Amino acid sequence: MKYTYEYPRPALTVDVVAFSLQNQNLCVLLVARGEAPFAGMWALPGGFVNMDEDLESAAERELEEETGLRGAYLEQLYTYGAPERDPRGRVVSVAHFALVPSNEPVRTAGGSDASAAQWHPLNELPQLAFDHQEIVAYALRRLRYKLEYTAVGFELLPETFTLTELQQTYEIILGEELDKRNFRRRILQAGIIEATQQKRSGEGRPARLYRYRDDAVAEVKTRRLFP
Amino acid sequence: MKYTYEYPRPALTVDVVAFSLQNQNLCVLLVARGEAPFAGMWALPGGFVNMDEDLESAAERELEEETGLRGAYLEQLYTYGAPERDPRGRVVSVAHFALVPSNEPVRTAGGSDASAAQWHPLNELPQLAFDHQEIVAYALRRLRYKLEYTAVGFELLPETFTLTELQQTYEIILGEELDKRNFRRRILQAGIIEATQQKRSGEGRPARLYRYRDDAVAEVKTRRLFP
DNA sequence: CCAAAAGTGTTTGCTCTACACCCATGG
DNA sequence: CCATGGGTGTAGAGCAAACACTTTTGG
Repeated sequence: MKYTYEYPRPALTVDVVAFSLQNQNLCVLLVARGEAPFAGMWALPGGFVNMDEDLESAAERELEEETGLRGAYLEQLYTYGAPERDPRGRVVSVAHFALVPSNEPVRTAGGSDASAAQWHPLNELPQLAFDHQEIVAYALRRLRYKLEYTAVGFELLPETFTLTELQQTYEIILGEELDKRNFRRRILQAGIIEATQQKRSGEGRPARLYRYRDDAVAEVKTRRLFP
Repeated sequence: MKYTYEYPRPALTVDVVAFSLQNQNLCVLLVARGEAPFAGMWALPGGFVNMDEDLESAAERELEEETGLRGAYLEQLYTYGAPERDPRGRVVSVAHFALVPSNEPVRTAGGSDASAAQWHPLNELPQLAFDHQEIVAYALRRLRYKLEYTAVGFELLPETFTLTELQQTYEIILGEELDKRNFRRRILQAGIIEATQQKRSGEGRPARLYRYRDDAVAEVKTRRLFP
């Protein structure tokens, strides 16, 4: 490894794929691009990494600057570095994915950096700038995958929730229906949520509210089937 | 997103955690550092990304330059970007992990870039430069994890191998013994290897040689247990 | 013929799945 | 009292785990 100064450097950015449930739809947060290239198209929130900040902090900061969101669940996804992915020159982007509770308010009037942020249902996404389509597709695969063996689904719900709401969350993301009794039995057996004393009244019988136990182990040990 | 030129840029490197089995030990390939910082310590092979090359190509190239290895299985792992991880300044590194068949010869007399490459058993690793200890630990977790639900283990063996060799590979990496009959039944049922007509003679009864079927689906669909 | 490693089935227990009815509340 | 969603148990099938002896070769 030689000294760093001798080499030209790619620009380094972070992008964030933020998921949330809005009106029973799985949505991604997009911002409208104000400038070329891809002016007027939608893109993932993101921007340059500062010299003194962590990658995850950069992703957090960009998400907040462009959408007002704070404290969302955030995780590094993959780093995209194809030489031609940005027409302005070499830009390498560390993509993250974020999960936002559905009751979280998003500032859809833009902040300093972008014109406007908006939730877009996954099944009617517009064309996206750069390679962002590919990044979203990968983030979705990872979300589905993660949902099957970790407790990450709770990050999309408010602090307390009913079992039916939780089941609907899983159903929407996985795109298939689940059996109510099996769902409840297994999620309770896993010991990652606990009942509160409260109930929520609506139409019909009131439902008990549950809360995520943050002392729970997030990774559910998956049975090995290969060998 | 503004124009790229306005911002100072971190340096961008790739590092490679290359695993191989050597004398029944799971090993990592390390190079001895010639210069400060961390002169004389061991480090992961790696180096700067060129402006016109893919991240994965950069990892491949660095691995070849420093060790002579070509065509190994290679996959992006995680991007490390803590501001203080390199004392020379801000360096962000895209870590990869690689799997090298045990019969592959490594040029342990150094090439252009590094002084010497050597396999080091995982259970007696020396102190490593930078945050490379952490990177190796994460790569190992990922390798074990991947082994349980994908066919990636074959990448550590020569083109043909016996079932006993394959089982030993799994046992070494997972760090536990497996039942011979169950192992064979399952790996054959999975349909990812096929018998050849050859046998290998040694002490005792000759063993049939198998080969990886590259038309096989690499991901074994894991049964969901959550929910 | 002996040592060394290869190869081969069955039984038992557990976990997943499918499935239908009663309960509590609000209007 | 009726409509609405909440909550609960069981039987059958399929999969995983445990386990010991026979076969083939080389010396």
